Amino acid sequence: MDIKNKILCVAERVFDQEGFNATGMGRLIRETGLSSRTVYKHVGSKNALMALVLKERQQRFFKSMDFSTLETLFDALHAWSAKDGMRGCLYFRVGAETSGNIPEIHTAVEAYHIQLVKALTDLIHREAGQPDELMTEQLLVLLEGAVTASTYRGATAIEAARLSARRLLQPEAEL
Amino acid sequence: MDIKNKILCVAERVFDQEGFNATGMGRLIRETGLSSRTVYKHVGSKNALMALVLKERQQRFFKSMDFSTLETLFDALHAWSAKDGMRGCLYFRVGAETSGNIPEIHTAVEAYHIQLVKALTDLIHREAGQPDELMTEQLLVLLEGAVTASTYRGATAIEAARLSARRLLQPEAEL
DNA sequence: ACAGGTGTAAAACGATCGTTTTACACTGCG
DNA sequence: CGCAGTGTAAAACGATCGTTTTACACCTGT
Repeated sequence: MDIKNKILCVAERVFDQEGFNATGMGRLIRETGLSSRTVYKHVGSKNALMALVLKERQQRFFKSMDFSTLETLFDALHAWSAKDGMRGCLYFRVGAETSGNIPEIHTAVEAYHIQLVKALTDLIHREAGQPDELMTEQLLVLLEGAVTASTYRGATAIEAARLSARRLLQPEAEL
Repeated sequence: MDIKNKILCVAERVFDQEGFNATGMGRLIRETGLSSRTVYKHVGSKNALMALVLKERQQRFFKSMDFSTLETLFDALHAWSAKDGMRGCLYFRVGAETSGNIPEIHTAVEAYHIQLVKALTDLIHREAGQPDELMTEQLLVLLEGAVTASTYRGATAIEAARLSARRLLQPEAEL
């Protein structure tokens, strides 16, 4: 079980840093220090490995994010980005690189999106006192924007998103 | 000159639909109907072709976007997304796929970002009556978020971003 | 008519891809 | 002891990658 985890760990790091298609299995084999035979015995194939990485990361991500309130959410996002580096959403990236052609990967990306939308829906429900689809969508846009923009604007983008998100909960002042 | 444009046109479409690394030169050669020799004579190399696509697209993008006001901007973004399809920002994607390792591509991505930030800075200056870095950053986040989120939420994400952007210009109502 | 440029068709280049195979060593368990 | 399982090391698989080359056909202008 430790071997599989080592493969997943190295693969996630290299996939994230270099891109999925740009990363050959040879690189992962070299960097894990394992033989190709062992790697393939444990993860099956590159596509399966990619899907495994996405699934494992999803669990870790949602364990790390604190969806209690808007503030805790942006705190957690800030911390995650600082530790993980800011290279944009891995799920969007793998989706773009594979364009939905690999079923196991497409499924993993979809699962992540579903859980994300659900977490935000619940958060908004809690903070606004009632469900609000528009507000949820706006928060989703702010999160995706913060993650994407932070790749070239830095953590500033996350704080800008946080400020915008605060406004979401304030009632509209009509003229 | 027409040949080069045909190559650029096909390349942009396939790169966008399938991803950069997932697209081989063979596919582009087949789909342009040209010989490999002609293709390489006109564009030099795959990396050079990618950079050319990005540069040409940048001109077309900023010609198509109307940065006059927030509303015209989101109208234009909506129209662009409807016509082009919603697969996320090509500049972010190429940056992630190449991780900044190819100078000509990294330069093209940077140039796009610079022009984008400048356009938004000017727009905010105009609409708010004075420069506002925070507001610019917030609008940038909304745009990036709209483009990214629309890949799996559809045009709804763009309209949600539009509504958030409107609020940016409204003065804060303090308690 | 001939030279130069521009195109095609197709083979070939070495490199690298994902994956499988062969051969061998070590371990723990019956 | 012996056998099954799990690991390494390294070669080999066919496919495909980006790119170059060879050979040939077609214009165009002096």
